[in-house]
Amino acid sequence: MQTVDPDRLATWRAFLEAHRGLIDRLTRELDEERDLSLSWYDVMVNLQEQGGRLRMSELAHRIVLSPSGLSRLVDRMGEAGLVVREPDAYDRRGTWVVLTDAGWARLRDAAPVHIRGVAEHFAAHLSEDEAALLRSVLRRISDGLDRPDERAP
Amino acid sequence: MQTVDPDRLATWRAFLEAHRGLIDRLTRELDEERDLSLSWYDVMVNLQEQGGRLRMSELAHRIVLSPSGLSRLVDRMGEAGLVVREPDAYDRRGTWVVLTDAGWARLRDAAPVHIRGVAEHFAAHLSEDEAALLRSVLRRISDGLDRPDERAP
DNA sequence: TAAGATTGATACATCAATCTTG
DNA sequence: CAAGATTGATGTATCAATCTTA
Repeated sequence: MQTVDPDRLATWRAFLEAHRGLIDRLTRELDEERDLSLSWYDVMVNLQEQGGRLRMSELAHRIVLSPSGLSRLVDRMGEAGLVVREPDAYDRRGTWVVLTDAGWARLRDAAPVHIRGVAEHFAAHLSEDEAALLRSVLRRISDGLDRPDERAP
Repeated sequence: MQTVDPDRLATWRAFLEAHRGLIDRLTRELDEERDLSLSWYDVMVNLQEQGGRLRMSELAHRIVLSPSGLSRLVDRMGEAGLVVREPDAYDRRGTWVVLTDAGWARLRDAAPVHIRGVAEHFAAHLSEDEAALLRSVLRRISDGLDRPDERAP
């Protein structure tokens, strides 16, 4: 049977703890200071990066959410006036999610809080070399998950 | 306004992506091979480490779950026969969660799958030096979240 | 038939309110 | 009153089934 040596197990636990702590903190700061959830913020950032519009399926892929999960998320954000749905004129199975003016405004308002949080709670603790190494290790891990010899689906 | 330099932002995104990928994979393998969720596994591991019993409040703290969330989780695991509640004889406000024989058996059955996953998808990608550095960086981040000068609650 | 999206049933999380005991 | 735990209302995720269009 496989094992994990104690140092690497401790590293795994430190990874989980840091992630949990960071997400909790960023979530709380954004909620308290801008009354916005990290999921909503994430949707808006992804839309913004594509000029303000994305297909449902593409957006779901980017934020790593199930199609049904996104459908409901877009419902809620739509009720709040931050996005609207638009049918695709060429492939009528498809639907676009479009950031409204209110959505753009809300994103501009919230971004400084989130960016400050990432700077303060994450980036500030990394030297340039450490950031580079961390990035390389993390990418190796992500790439490994996609490789078929690593017990793929 | 604060900013995050592009390299550190890329590191932050790599961190989120790796975490998401790892959790998804470990969750799926445990579910498919042993029909068990990571939360249930986590509860049982924590109980095991304390000899099979913990107070509700202490367990909630360890797995980082709200008291109400744990109460319901223990309900569901109780229905499945993996744990039972026991009143505390000395402080009658308190309740113990106790791993049943079936719970121990279920944990023994599932552990190899989880350990294999951590070894294969995480630990295998880290040299000893990288593990040490990663651990130190991650702890620095977690510790930072607790320091009062870092925008604490 | 498959792709894109939504809906129904269900699982699981939180906060606020509540109950019991210290 | 405070601490430990549970319950009620609600938010948000998933899978399976379904609907429309390609």
